Amino acid sequence: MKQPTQRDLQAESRRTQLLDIALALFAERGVENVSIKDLAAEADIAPGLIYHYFASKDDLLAAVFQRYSPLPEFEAVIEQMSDLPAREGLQHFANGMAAIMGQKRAVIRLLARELLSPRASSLAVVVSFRATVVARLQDTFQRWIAAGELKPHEPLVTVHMLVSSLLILLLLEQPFELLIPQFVATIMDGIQA
Amino acid sequence: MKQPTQRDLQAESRRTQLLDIALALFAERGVENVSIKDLAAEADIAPGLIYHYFASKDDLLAAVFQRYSPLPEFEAVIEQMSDLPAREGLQHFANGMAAIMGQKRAVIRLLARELLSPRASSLAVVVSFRATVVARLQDTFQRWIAAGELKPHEPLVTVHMLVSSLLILLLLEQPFELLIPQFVATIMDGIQA
Amino acid sequence: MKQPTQRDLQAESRRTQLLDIALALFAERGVENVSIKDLAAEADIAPGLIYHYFASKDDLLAAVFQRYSPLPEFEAVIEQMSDLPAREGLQHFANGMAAIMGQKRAVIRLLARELLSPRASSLAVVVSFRATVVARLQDTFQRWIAAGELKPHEPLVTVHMLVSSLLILLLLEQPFELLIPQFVATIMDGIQA
Amino acid sequence: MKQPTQRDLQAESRRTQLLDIALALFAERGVENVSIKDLAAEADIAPGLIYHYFASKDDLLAAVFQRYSPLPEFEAVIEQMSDLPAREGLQHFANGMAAIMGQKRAVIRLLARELLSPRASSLAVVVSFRATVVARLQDTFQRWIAAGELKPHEPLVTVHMLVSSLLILLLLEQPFELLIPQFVATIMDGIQA
DNA sequence: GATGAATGAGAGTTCATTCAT
DNA sequence: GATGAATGAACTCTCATTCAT
Repeated sequence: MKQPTQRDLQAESRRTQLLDIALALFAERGVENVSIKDLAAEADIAPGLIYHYFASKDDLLAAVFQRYSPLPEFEAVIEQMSDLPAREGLQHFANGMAAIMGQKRAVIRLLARELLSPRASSLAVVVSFRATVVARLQDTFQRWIAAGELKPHEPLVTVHMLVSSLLILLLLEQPFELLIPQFVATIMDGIQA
Repeated sequence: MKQPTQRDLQAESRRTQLLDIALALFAERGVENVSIKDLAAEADIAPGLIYHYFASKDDLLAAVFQRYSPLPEFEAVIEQMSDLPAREGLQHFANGMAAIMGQKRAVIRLLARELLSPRASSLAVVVSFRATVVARLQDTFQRWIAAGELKPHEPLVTVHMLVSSLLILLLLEQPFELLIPQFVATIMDGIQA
Repeated sequence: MKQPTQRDLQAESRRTQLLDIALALFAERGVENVSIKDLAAEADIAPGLIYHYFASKDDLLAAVFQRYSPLPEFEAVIEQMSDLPAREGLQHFANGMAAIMGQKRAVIRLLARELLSPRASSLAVVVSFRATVVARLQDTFQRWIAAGELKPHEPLVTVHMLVSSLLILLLLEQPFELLIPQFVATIMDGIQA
Repeated sequence: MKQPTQRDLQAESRRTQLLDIALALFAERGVENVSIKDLAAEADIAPGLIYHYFASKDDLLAAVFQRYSPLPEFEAVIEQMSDLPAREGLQHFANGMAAIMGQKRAVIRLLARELLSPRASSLAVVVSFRATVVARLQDTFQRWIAAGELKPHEPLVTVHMLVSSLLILLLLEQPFELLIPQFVATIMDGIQA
């Protein structure tokens, strides 16, 4: 186990810089509208150097996802919500989502765009992300149903509604903070008079 | 007022053929992953001919939307739902959506993808589509609320939840028929025990 | 020798229309910036019809030159000038040029442009035009020199200076009427104090 | 202040090579008859590489003008002529022109062709070139007139005659050395007996 | 005489990627 | 680690020309 040399440190910082830039540009303009040259120009390096750090553009994208994945945050929120009563838990979840989306707007937009793009499944990271989040949420709902706090129902439905609603707002670049409590209220109580 | 000649018919059928092919390929692979040459090859014609019928690739895309727009169907469904009581109306709407999405899966996917893409608003058709549908739905909800059938609430919330949920399912190429009644039930009654 | 039928007349008028349009557009934008489609659109006919009247775009250009050639006018002016004393003759020539250039601005610009273009000699009309004009002018000058009205000199020099000056003005779309007397005065008297 | 490396030298030489080839082909065949592929083939490189050195074909053309501009030579000649008496000055100018045109035949043809083309003023270099030369020459003539060496007259006339005559000869690919003294003699003394 | 659908080569340009230096 | 010269295929789009109708 050797010490990181000066070079290692520089390399690491360059890698990070590239990931940052890639995240920003990809999210803003869409992956296919950002060329390797654009990235290099933004980083003030030669285009070729990018291939020293990443095997390909796709690989760079995957690395962006890996590095900035909002998964840990999501998992934390889900963890916390599962100890609360249903309504509060749901509220907590929605608030947590809002907070995460606020901080990690760029990756999430990127992730969502990739998730919906036709070539989707090519990126393993993207796919596994979705699977993980959905699974964890379903668990929690199941527990609430078992505890009699919620009607017996397919939790996938609720989860899907909530997440879809937020996702679309995010993609359309519209503010979601204000709507979140209303989403939660609707899901809990319905709209029937 | 002259009869369409043989030539006119042939031209019309070629135009239609191109629109069909464009719709199919664009929806399947995404607009930017389909080249003019791909389209020409699929239609078994010379690439240049496409420009005889359409001024540009964007123009072709716009023509696809215009020809296959699901807007009339959506408007019809919304029209019908507004005469029903809330729950049935919502059910009708959801079923109508399911039916339309079943028949017009390809355009809708295409439309949705364009709607969410970073260059979005470049295509007027796409933008006006969203605006129209949302406006019509809001009207109907307002009426239900005024009639005391629904709680006073912001109908945009409900509309957004419902439409987003269906849209995401469509984009992920997942079956939505089964989930629709559950979406409706949740929205009407909530999930609280 | 048969009478021209209705059809012959129509054909002739169409041919003339096409030549007119070609002249106007070619002169204004340059031959290579005018497509067959542009011409057809301007004439309100189908592109293919042009090939019924002319074998190719080059052939059309040649026909334009033939039909609108300013050669007869130039020859007339040269004819007239040769009967006058030198100074008056030159003045007459210059004025004649000005007049012709005023009326036939478009063909002359076109002719000049072709004359100077790299593919020049491909068009026989263009080349023979220049040769003819120069030959006729030289003759006249020779006569004046022989008559002792002008110094012995190479008339090609004077002719070239005069014609080049006018030509360049024409090509640069600048007014030449005002300068013509000064060209003549300079050529006759020089500028030495 | 660093040394040019091997790579820098190679790049510079490639740039030069491309400019040379562009100059030669453009002058010979005309800009619009030379494709990027032609240039690449002549240089024995991939077409894309040209865009590594120049942003566009127009940019390449502009760079050709900048690199090979005969403006410094013209300015030098004009500078020198302005210190001489009129006749000698004019002679010097004409000889200088002949010399420059001999050495820089290709650029000048190119420049002249662009100057006369319908799209002309698109290239700033071209326009400013003409303006500069004309202005400098007018100055000099004004001084000669003021000094009583030349008749009072509009120097633009003389300048235009002289330059047009040479330009047309150049464009027609005809030898001009022999005619130059005669141009000068005519302009100074006229041709009247 | 007239149409316009169809061709197919070729235009300028972009871009992910490689590799000698 | 870093450079940027070099590649070559692919892109959208234009155009003179042909020919069945």
